[in-house]
Amino acid sequence: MQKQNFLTKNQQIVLDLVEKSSQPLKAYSILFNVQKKGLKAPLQVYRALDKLVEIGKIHKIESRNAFVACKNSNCVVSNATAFSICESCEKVTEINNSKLSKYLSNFEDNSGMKYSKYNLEFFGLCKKCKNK
Amino acid sequence: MQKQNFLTKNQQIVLDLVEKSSQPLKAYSILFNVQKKGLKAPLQVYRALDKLVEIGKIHKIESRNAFVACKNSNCVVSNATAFSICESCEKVTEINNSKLSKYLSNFEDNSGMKYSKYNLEFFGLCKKCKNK
DNA sequence: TAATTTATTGTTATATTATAACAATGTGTA
DNA sequence: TACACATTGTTATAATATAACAATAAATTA
Ligand SMILES: [Zn+2]
Ligand SMILES: [Zn+2]
Ligand SMILES: [Zn+2]
Ligand SMILES: [Zn+2]
Repeated sequence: MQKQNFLTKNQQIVLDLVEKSSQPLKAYSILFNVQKKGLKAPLQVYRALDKLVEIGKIHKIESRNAFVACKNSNCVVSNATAFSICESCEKVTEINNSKLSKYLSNFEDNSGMKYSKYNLEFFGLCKKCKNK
Repeated sequence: MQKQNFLTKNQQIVLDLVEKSSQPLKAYSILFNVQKKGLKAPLQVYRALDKLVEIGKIHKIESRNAFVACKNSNCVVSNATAFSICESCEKVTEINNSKLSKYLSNFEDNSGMKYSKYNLEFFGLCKKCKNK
C-alpha cells in the first residue's frame, strides 16, 4: 500500500472547516462544528489534525493550541513556519517572507545541531488594536 | 504596595527545582516534586510558573508544554526567546545568539504590526542523536 | 477473485494540562 | 489601627490530548 496522497473523508471535513475560518480554531471547537458531519469523538478530530499538519495543509499555533489553514503555497510540510499574533484581538497571520525563511532555514549555531524544522511566533498589536 | 521585586516562597521553591533540572520540566512533574515542600495544588505551581515566566527566570517551551530555567543573563523578561530541541532525546537548549536576536527583534513586515515579543523553536537532531 | 496486509475509523475510557471561584492570610500604606 | 491589595490555599472543573482495541476499508499479491 503506497503512502496516502489524498485526503480521507474526515481529513477533508476538518480541513474544509479550518479553511473557512479566518482565525485559528481549537480542536474542541472543530469537534463541535463537525458533529453534524459524523465526527463524534475527539480522536477523530485529532487524527485528522495530525495528518493535516504533517502534510502542511494546516499549522498549529503552539502558544494558542489552535489550528490555522496554510495560506502559503510553499508549505508542503509544516517544517518552516512563522506567524504574527495580536495579543489583543488574537488575530493570527502566517508570515510569508522569503528573507526570513531563508535566514532561519540556514541558521546554524555552534551546538553541532542540524535544524530540519522551526516554528516562530511573533507577538504584538495589530494595526487595528494599536490605534485603539 | 509596590510591585513585587523578589520571589515569594512558592516561586522560589519552583524556581529551585527548575534550575536544578538539566531538562524542561512539566507542570505536574514539578507539582509532584514540590509536594514535600508544601505545594499541594496545581494552581500553586501554575501561579509560580506564570510569575517566573513573566520576569524571565524561566521560559515555557510551547511545543512541549514544559519549562526551563533561563541560562541567558540578558533575559530579564521572556520576550525574545529561541530554543533548539532535539526530536529524538528531547534535549532543549536556549539559543544565545546576538545576531539572531537582533535580526528577529528588528524584524518588520508589511503588516503594520509592531512586534514586541517572539518565540522561536528549532527542531532537529542533537550531535549525540545524529551519530546513532 | 480470494487471501493477505496495512491504513484508517469508530468507540470508550482516561490521561494530561490548565483555570475558575472564593475564602483566608499576609504585607505595605495611610 | 484601618485600609487596600497582593498572595495563598483549597476545591472543583474546564480544556486539551492520547491509550487501547475492535471494526472497517483499501491496496497488494497470490
Ligand atoms: Zn504554511
Ligand atoms: Zn488586534
Ligand atoms: Zn532566557
Ligand atoms: Zn538528541
